[in-house]
Amino acid sequence: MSKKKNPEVLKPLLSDTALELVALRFRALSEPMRLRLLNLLTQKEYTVGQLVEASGSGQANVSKHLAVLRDAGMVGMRKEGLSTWCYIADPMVNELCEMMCCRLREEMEAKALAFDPKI
Amino acid sequence: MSKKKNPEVLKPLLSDTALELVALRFRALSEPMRLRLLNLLTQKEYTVGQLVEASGSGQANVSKHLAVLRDAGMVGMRKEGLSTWCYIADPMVNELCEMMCCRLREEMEAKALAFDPKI
DNA sequence: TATCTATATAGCTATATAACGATATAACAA
DNA sequence: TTGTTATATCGTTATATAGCTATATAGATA
Repeated sequence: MSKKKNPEVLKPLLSDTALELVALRFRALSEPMRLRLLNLLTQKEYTVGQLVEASGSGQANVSKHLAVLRDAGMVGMRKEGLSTWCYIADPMVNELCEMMCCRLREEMEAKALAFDPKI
Repeated sequence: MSKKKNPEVLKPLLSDTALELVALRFRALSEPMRLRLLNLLTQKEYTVGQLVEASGSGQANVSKHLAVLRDAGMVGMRKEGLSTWCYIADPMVNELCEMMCCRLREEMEAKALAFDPKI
């Protein structure tokens, strides 16, 4: 129970495998085009074709990015006739992006204040 | 006020600039070696040299990865004599990684259950 | 001064991948 | 069957970057 006996009780570290899996997930969120697709999908379900139009990117590109997001478990797809409807499969994705956006907004506002002569 | 009048009130989308900044932040978290350094820094402060030893990577590599994390506002550095002490500058980083790890653990356990004949 | 030590940076190679065009597949219609 | 539409995949090119070695810089010490 003595803290003096063992002053360095360190938190256990993640394994190499865990680090790689986590990195892979964050990697899926590290491209503006994929974030744009996720951002669109927070509004409503879209077909792949609608995402192509809304994102302004090429069809092949959107398809490939959607495959990355699907493989990362972030986007789900459901076929309906010729079309494939896409949707956010993991609400954590929205949370992560919200957190990041809030933090960036805070930082930007703090930096803006540094240029404000009145404060 | 009528919902019938405008059935499609969609959430506003993020700007291109915002998407790029968010992507850049997630990109900083998308490499196993950088996650390893962050993971170590959740234990305690480390000097760059200690991180080189603890991470098992080369000195130049660790230095470069630390620069990426510093530029992303995730790691802070403080010089003390010849050494540079590194620390987590933004606790949100820990939250993000915790969330991702929890989610991955859930998914892995769910998949493991699928192979369990007893349930 | 000269020299050691801790860290950063430059230059290089190999690999990953974003974006594009062309083609393939799959579901529906005629 | 043939044709059309929606999506996926292939092949290519260009760019980014992880990791390495060698070198540079900056602070401490003699």
